[in-house]
Amino acid sequence: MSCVSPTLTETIRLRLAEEITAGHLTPGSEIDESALAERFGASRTPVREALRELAAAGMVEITPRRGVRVARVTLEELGELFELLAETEAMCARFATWRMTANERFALQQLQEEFHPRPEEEEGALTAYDNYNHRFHQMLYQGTHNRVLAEHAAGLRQRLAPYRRAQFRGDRRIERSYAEHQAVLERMLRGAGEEAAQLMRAHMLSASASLARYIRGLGVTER
Amino acid sequence: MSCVSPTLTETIRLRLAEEITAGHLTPGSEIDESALAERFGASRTPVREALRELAAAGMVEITPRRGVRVARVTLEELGELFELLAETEAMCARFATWRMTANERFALQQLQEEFHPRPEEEEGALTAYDNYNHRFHQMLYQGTHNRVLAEHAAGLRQRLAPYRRAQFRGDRRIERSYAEHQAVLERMLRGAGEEAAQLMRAHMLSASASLARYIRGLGVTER
DNA sequence: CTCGACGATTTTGCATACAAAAAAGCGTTG
DNA sequence: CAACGCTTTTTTGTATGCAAAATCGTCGAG
Repeated sequence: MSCVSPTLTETIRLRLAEEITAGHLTPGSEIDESALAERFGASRTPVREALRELAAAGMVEITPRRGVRVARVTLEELGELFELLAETEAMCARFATWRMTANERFALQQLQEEFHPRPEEEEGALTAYDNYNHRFHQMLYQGTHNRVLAEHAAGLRQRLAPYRRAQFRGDRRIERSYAEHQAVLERMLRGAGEEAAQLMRAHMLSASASLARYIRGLGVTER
Repeated sequence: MSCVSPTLTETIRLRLAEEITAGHLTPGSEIDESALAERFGASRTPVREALRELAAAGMVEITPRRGVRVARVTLEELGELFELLAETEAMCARFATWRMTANERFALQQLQEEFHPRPEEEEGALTAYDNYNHRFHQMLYQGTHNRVLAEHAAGLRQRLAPYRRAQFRGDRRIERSYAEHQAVLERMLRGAGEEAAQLMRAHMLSASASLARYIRGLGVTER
């Protein structure tokens, strides 16, 4: 992957993706090519190329001759995305149950056991959970031994990244989420793929519900 | 969608995508930016942007400083893609069973009844089937009433497009495929979503198997 | 004859330049 | 004061130019 010289386009793309997923560039905000170019000390050309790629991944929206903005998913889309992600993750859980090697199984179990969720009030608890959560799902993706699937799942997950911190606000979601992971993992270790899938779907949908509650609480309008 | 002036980048992207899916640009063949630019009477800039977008969609592969080539999926990837597509289509069938409107149901049924598969030896039989097949699946995608899912499914399907003609070679695959559609449709009309999904998965996997046989028959090497 | 080094050529990556379309002012008019 | 038309400014889309990297070809050594 990382050859000797990563191209400028590539670095810019990664940086932008990072800033979007981290929430530094908020959904809906407009992006000025020249401003970005200046910020990166580059010309508009690589910036434009990077933006095109991000657009194809659904992270930004380009309307011809009118500019680029960070993708803002409507509430409807958000629900659809979650539905698809839930099904996809369930699929991953099912395949992973059947196909993970002993090593992979062990590593996943270890990750789960070594992590201890802290109460959300605590400083950095959310970031720590975010980290663990990411690794948990990523290991599942790897465990499917289907790279195309793994990439797709990761892509979907990334698309929801700007909203994920909101998924763990209130409701003791962190602890609950961890417990749900535990439940999925148990089924997987037991070889119960269908059950694991079912639980994973429920896990994602409960995250979705939590996010929905949070958004409604903010009084966000439909568009 | 089609504003007054489609940008050059957009037109080039569409043309290239078409040529790739139609098989005019064969997988693995190298693409020369300047040559393309000349062919389209444009400069390299829009060509490059179009290629970046196609790369993000998985239709071409870009290796930095080494050029662009039409994506060639390895046998392994092909299998993985089919597996993912099979699961995704099954998902679509399940959702569509629950969510299609009466109109959508009717239209799908009509499409199925009006089409009559012709023996593959006949001139144009394959193209005709291709057409019908595309519409059948597309209507299913719409029937899920989940645009994100529909787009994803269509994207996956398109990625396999360069290989699809081979899926219907020999074995009376056209007739069998039609019959499999019939079986799926029956379950859907009966409201049996799970069964429909199961049959759809089987349908996709039998297409995959057929393609695999065809490829092995050609003696294609692993890479 | 094979292999490797070195220069010539091609091709990509990026910067700059220019043209056309939107957007923003701005004065005029109803 | 709102609305319209015109000009000015900004911003995007495309073309061109240049430099670095990669590829190709040639030649010489082993």
